[in-house]
Amino acid sequence: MSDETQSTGRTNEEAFLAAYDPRAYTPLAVTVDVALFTIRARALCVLAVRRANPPFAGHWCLPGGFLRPDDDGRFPTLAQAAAARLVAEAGINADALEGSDAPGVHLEQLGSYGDPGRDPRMAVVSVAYLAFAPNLPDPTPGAGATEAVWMPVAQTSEIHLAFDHDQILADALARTRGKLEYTPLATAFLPGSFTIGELQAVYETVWGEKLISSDFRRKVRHAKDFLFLTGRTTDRGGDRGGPRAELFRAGPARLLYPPILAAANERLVR
Amino acid sequence: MSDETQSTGRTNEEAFLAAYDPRAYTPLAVTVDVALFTIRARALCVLAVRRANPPFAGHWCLPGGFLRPDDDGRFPTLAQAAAARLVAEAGINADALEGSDAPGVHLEQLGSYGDPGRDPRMAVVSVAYLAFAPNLPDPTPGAGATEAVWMPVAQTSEIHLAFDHDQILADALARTRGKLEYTPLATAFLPGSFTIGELQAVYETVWGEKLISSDFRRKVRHAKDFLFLTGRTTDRGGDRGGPRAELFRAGPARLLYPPILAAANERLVR
DNA sequence: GCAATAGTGTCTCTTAGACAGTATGAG
DNA sequence: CTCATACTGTCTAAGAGACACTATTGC
Repeated sequence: MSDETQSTGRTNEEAFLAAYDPRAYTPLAVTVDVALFTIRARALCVLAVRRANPPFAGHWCLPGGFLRPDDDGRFPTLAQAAAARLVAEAGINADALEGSDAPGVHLEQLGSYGDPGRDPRMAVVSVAYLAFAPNLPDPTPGAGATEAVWMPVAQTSEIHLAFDHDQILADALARTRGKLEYTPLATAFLPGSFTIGELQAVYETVWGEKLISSDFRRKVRHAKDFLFLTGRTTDRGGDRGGPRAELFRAGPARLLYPPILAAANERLVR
Repeated sequence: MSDETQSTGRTNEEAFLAAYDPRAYTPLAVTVDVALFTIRARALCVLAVRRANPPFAGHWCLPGGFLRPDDDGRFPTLAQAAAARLVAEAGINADALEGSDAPGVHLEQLGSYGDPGRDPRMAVVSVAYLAFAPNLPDPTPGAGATEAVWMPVAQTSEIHLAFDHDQILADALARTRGKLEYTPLATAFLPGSFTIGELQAVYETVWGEKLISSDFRRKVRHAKDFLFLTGRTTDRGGDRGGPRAELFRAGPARLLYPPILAAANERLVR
């Protein structure tokens, strides 16, 4: 910000700010888009909405919207703008977003996309967020959307998303797959308490790879502060029998050590 | 982008775009800031510039500038805007930025910062980049800056940078420390060929931690596609004697396996 | 009873950490 | 000659992959 300062050169800060006219420069917009993943019927799904309006009317894209001030003229933070998309379209109650430790929704910034021409209207920089949530109800389209669905990611390769949202989705997927290795974020796909079998299903679904259950069990139980025993078990065995499984909850770890590595031959590129 | 579409509701895309007026909305600016690290005199340094103009005139900050169109009205990509800062203020020639494999400069996006009030002029979203370069000449202040220096990061804790650049710098440092573990980016701090001792010095400088040289050597040599032997050695031993060291160059690996882990008791939080 | 799931144990191979030891060569 | 540095080797403990085995329970 040293160079290119849009400055009149005055030395008095207050006088400078009073005289500053932001409208003198070429307009540029910022949007916030969200790739929200959940697991439904053992398939990794992403929240997709169908656009009601041009550009790309009728096309699918990730939920998002322009960053702009509320009625009082105040802008939200980027994370608040992303969270607002989740509340509006995924039926997530705002409470779950607050306590980052609660078994609610995980939300993190993915990156920004600003290639010229990515939006036909004008120069638009999009700040993309990545979110994980436990199984959620059917989504409701917000304003500007005609439809909202949980779209299996296996299916997204056949559908071209509007803008550069294919790229954002690909980056979000790569980040998600990588983060399961060395962070406890897999638990963000599960409710507050869960079994090791359910946790394994998350890893298998996201990685698209079968894991050996005894080894998986040993790894997650050895990872420091990853899983805490609740002392309770499930009420009944699985659909086709089996013992009742112990219930765990996520521990305070923010980084897994040792990590839960995917098979070396499919090493994930981040 | 489904919701909040700044749309007139027309169904014809061309008519919509022709009628679209971007100036009808509250102005918002985007800046691109860069945290460029290098190693000088065995100290990790970051490029800092002193602001010539308000706001924060006279304060240190990271190099950066507004994202805006060139004379032809075309916006650069975000990465191009970041690269332009490096060319202008760090004396990096543009060639080194092109070939990402060349022993030039590493440039990656760090994240975006958009808290309201972070810039007193108006709403500003900053897209921050992280860059590493081998030892560089003394920097030259670009337009809008009165001074440009390589500032040892140990010293930055005493200096408050303008805007929220303290936060950006802290995030950049954390990312850098973490990435040395599982990517070959340490080589970006070194010229095209280097010794294992020099590579170890990079790790020790960035992590602020002494490493056992025999173990370090084994780890980096076992990491697949990390280091290739050039077949040459240094011209002479160290300042105080010793054999001539083998020279290596960076291999094609983009992810290190196995990773070069820092001591477990200082496990790095990403 | 069958079959699927939960959970334990064990064997082998590889790697990490710690550090001893040898060779080189600038001052 | 001295001593920091380059490089090799060795010992031990721990973890990973593979898989055998027991226990539980819904249908």
